[in-house]
Amino acid sequence: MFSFTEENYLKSIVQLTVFEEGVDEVGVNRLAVYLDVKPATVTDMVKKLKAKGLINYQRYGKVSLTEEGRLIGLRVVRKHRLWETFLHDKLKFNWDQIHEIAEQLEHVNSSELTNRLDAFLGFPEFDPHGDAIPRADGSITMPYRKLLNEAVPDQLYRIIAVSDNSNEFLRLFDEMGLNINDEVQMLVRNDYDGLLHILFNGKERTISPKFAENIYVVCAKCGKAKACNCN
Amino acid sequence: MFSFTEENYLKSIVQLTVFEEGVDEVGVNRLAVYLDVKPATVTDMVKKLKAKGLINYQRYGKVSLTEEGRLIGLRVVRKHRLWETFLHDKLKFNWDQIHEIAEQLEHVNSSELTNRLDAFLGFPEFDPHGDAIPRADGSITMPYRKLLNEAVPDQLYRIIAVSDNSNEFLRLFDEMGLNINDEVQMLVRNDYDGLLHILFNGKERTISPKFAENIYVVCAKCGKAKACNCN
DNA sequence: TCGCAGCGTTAGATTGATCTAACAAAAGCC
DNA sequence: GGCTTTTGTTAGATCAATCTAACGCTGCGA
Repeated sequence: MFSFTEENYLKSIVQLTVFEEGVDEVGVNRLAVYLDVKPATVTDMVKKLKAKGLINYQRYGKVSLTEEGRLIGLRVVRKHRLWETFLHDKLKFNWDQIHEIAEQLEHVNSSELTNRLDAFLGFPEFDPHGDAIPRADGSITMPYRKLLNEAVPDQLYRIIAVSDNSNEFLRLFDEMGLNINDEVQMLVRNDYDGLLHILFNGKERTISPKFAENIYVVCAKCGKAKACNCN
Repeated sequence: MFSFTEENYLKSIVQLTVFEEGVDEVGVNRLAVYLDVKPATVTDMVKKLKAKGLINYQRYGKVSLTEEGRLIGLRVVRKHRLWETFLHDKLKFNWDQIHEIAEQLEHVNSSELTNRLDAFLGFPEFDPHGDAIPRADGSITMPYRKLLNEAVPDQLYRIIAVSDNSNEFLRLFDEMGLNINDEVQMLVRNDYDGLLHILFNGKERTISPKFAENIYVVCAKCGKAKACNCN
């Protein structure tokens, strides 16, 4: 149906719009960096995808998904996250090993397979990194969340996801003793260098803003990310 | 490491030598038919694989595997058969649906994944079609077997494998009520057109030689394929 | 033993995905 | 508003895998 490469472009656009940035269009350079290819390559590919009716685009403009492109991209993300869940839950891989393998598995083409895998895993809603798994019809439950970096002092949060899937980040996360669903409290933010002092599992730790901005949290009491009236 | 395509060539050579024909070399045309490409394409690829030290070959000669090529090809077959087992045993696919999906899964590159999958499945020795699954070190248990087509009258056989993975064959096999491990007896072979009359599960059926030559059997009593002294 | 059918090769073209280098447009800044 | 930086495009090349068409070997059978 669609090539390995085309699928990767659509998946990346989904990731950069629907998921990461909360906007609905993305520039050619941003895409090139994300896909680790040169901008010239993206320009070519983007013309091809437009010709196929999968994206909206015009010379020197930004790229956004058409309805069809969005569905295909979401389907790849769905497969990726289901396979990650399989690798983690069934094959007992550490969560810092699963991303690269899922990059390959996500391109296996068989909706029957995807749906049976989904059932085999018990229709999970979130993958091991806490990210929402799109459903077969392309719908997603986007949890209302904020970055730990944006936490306000004294409020109690619950970690629900991480946004960096690199081995380095995930290993550091593990080594600190953190886990998805842990409760964490931000004590003080250092205005000079942005370091955060946090409290979790009775331990007090100092973390960098770079680390904190890859951790998603919700209010531990009401589950909402917005400043709430819980405390 | 090796491209999708290179892996497919090596896998096919393994299949046509180690498994199907019991010889150790294969011609360019035979390979071209098997891979569904033109002979000219095979000639090119074969030069490339020779340059990489994966096969033995010279102009106008036949192709055979080097030790390294054999290992890589067997690794692909191993992955294919493990995935088929997964699809059948865990995801409950019918055995006529699994081949095409496994064709895609077999190219996922991660020995860690392959070995964990192997363990998850309980280290199976045979896939759902009854074919031996090569082990991680490249060793294989080749069962001593013969084709149902070559069965002698009155002896009792046990079906251990099939050699045609096409949907048409497998569906017919199912519809007749046959199963791997069923016991079957050849009653009469019609000398004129080769039709076979067989008996299994108390049913008597007439089958074509084309059908019978895709079914592997062993002696039901001693497990050996050779004419034995059991009866 | 010789000719021809079948097997295998070569040359040249195509397609998809990528690159580099040079250029063009848009955005940002004073 | 004009200069500079950032962003994006174009042209032309490369590489892998494939094709077609034409040609070169080889071995079997008469």
